[in-house]
Amino acid sequence: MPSYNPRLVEPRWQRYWDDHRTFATPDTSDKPKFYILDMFPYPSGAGLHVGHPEGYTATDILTRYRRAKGFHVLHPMGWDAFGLPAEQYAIQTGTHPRITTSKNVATFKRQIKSLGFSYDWDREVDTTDPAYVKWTQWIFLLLHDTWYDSAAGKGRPISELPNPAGLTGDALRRHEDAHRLAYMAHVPVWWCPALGTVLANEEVIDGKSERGDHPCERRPLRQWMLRITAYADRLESDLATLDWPESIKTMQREWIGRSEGAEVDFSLPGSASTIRVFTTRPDTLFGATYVVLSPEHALVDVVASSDQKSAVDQYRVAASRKSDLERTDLAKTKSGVFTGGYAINPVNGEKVPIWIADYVLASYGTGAIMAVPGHDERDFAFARQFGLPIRTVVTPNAGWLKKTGSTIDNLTEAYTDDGLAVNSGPLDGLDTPAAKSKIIDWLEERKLGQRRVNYKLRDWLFSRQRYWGEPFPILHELDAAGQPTGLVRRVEAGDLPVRLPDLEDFAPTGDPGGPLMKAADWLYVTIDGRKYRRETNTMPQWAGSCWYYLRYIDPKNGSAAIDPAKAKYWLPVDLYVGGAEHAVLHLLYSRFWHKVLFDRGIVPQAEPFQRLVNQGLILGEVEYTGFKNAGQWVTTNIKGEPVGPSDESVKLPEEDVEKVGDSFVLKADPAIRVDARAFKMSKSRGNVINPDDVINEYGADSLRLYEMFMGPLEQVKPWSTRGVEGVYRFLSRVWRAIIDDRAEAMALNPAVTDAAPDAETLRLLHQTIAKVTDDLDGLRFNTAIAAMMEFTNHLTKLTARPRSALDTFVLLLAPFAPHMAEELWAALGHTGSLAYEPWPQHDPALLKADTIEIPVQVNGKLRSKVTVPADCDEATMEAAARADEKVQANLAGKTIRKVVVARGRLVNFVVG
RNA sequence: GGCCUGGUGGCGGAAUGGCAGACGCGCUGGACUCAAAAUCCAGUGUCCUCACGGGCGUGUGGGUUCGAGUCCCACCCAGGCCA
Repeated sequence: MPSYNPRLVEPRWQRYWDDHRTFATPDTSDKPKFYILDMFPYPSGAGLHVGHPEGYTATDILTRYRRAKGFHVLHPMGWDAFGLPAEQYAIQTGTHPRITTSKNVATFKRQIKSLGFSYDWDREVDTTDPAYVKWTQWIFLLLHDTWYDSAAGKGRPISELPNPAGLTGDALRRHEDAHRLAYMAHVPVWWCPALGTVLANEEVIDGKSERGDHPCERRPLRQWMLRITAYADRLESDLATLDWPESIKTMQREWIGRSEGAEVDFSLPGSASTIRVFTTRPDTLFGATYVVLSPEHALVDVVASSDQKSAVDQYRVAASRKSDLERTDLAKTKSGVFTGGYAINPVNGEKVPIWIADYVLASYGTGAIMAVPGHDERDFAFARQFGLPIRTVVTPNAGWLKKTGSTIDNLTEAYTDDGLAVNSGPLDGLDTPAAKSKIIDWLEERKLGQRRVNYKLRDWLFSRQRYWGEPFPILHELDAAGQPTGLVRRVEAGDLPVRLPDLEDFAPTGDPGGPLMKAADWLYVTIDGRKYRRETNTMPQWAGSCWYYLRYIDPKNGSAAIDPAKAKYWLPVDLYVGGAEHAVLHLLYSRFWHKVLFDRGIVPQAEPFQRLVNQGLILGEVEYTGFKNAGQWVTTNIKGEPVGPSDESVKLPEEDVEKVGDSFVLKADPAIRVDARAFKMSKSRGNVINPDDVINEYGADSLRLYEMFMGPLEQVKPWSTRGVEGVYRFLSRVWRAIIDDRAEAMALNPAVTDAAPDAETLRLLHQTIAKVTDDLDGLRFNTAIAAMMEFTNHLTKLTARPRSALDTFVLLLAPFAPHMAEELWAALGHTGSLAYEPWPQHDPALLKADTIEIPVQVNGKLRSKVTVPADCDEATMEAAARADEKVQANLAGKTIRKVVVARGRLVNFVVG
């Protein structure tokens, strides 16, 4: 075989690895374990995207590297195969989602295999496989069987739930149901008529569905909820133990939204009820000039006076139509209505008006706030708009007063920073933390309030009204009339999985029960003479992905989700690589389930993913765009937007533009500035790169190498087909350095010799080993590849290429370009795969050169370079520098004030 | 508005506070070829200079330091997240 031909080499080795089960991972080993996990893909109909192989290549390289370093590595792959697109396709075509899904999985698997990743395919999981669904349902039942013991700070079996009132029968069952981590609730949720389903808050953006962009509305419906809020504090505090990017930790912290403050009770004159508010600034209580209830607050009807009733009711209807985002968006003007009622401020007995306003959300805190317009921006805006009093109770600093043109008695905007308390009775003169602490103690003594930690995190809306998801293993009890009693029965573990019924018609019913309502034969069950109706909601796509990393450890276990002994051996995941788009939801949900499993003794540690790395997005090729109006070119501004009207955008070939200053212009008319940028790949833009095409043309090794060479893994970077050609040329050079590309049959290049390498080659080889090893440990794939390129450039210059150096080099290259490496390894006379050959080690003694060239500066400017022995002392370096002609010329006639010598690095003369 | 990332040649990017631009792409010139492709060799930040050499250069403006792409302060721009 003469020249480099990946189309021959790659399938051959892929077959070899399959046939020899090279990457099968036994359950145990004497070696230290290492678990490297990819975020498994949703197998869409569009097939693999070049973004997928980015993370997958990085983890494959590390997997192969760790194996060579003597680790027992778990590296599996699977399919997150439930989800809306397959179901939408079913609605349109009648093709069962199972068929669509298995077809898509087959495509994804073929594509992933064609990249030569060293997954243990015996451990493949598919979230839609009944054998997997069984255990997803089992975990749901475990959540359902768990209550959170706040005192102990952990989840416990429902059988251990205290029953102080001695409840029995249905009353006890209702008591238990109210405490389970999985519970039902009537909650206002996003209902999307077009999709026929309820969506989670995070799946709705600006009132439209994230998938499909359909308008959504708020509706109260019965839903399954998961009590993730019980774990809020642990989900937050355990972040500190994780080796994750700070930015991701920050996002999770913000999502959890922990805030410390106090609950304070405002009494209602002439009523036994009190309004409980949550505030993070109890120190400003003396500045509370009104109280605001969310429109949904239960006490609105109690406090509203008869003459305000109709205005209040009207306002409530209007607010119910708005999303939380619309309600709280700062850019808009505030709205609200006076209820006619008053409340008593507990610290000073003052009577303050009660308003309702939609900027207060029922779901946050207590659904009621005390308004301190002097020190809260939203309250300030509201007070200004409705002419409510503004009182200063925290002294702003002088700088702020000057900047805003305020005085202490007349604020022009809210002062939200800390400061000394004023107009606050006993708090006067205290700084903010001290004032907070003192007033909370005061409130607690009088039972008017208490310290309270509040979270922004809400319980997790866990049900969907769709077909293609896991059925809930839950039966609703029916009474004699066939009506639900509100009590449920759990499907016995032995009867799992509850399988999806086969449906002909997948169309949404518009009924909040979902499409499963149509499965008449499936719907009703009779047990012990009692009739039940199955739960017709299904679980969201997150369910299967919450625990897949556990199933890989024990994928075939028919009697447990995971064998605890195996969990103990493999957990936690040592490295988890995936896109930052899962920074919050998937990772938070997964951590939550894991903690419940931990509390219930299923897994041995509290956190699943020890180290997390996010790969950056790959954008399309850079595009140059010019704009025309009525046939005439229009220039763009610095942001790349056309200045003035334009009716046409024109995609320009690269050769028509050039760079002038900071921007690109038309070569033909440099006065016309054009837009130059790379866009996110999308079907509509037509800039999607298909990995199959790249593999066909350049081979999988080139695709792998290019994606790693583009730049740092975490960074966003634009695709460049020319860049792929570049790494393909590099691989071809490696090939020709070792293989005789003119021979008819496979033969080594005549330059390959059994002689020992010369000193320089040996030094470069060991430098390369050291650099590649260090870069792999630091996930710096791009610079590791650059180092191998440098070594190759040296190799090709040699007329005698020592076989021993080639052997070592091929092992270094193997994790990156495994197919070529195997082929070269065989050509160099080895038998079998190199997958488990030990990783090369560098000899530090060989790294050093005899002499080094060091820069000589005068006043910090480079003036010359001198060559000195590598290990010489400072005095020798200085002497060598002084002896240099150019240095002497630069020093002539000047006084040397100081000489800085950094040993082995540089000499700097400071002259005056 | 807040937080996080980033800003270095024509492009992707490299640089423990110590020779800015490794490596790759592109481009220019040369070799090979009837020719082209492929390949190989040389050059390639910018300005001044025939040259030797020198000036200027890491988004902007300050600062620390013998020395700053790197550290500190302020600002501008882009992307992401939150509001």
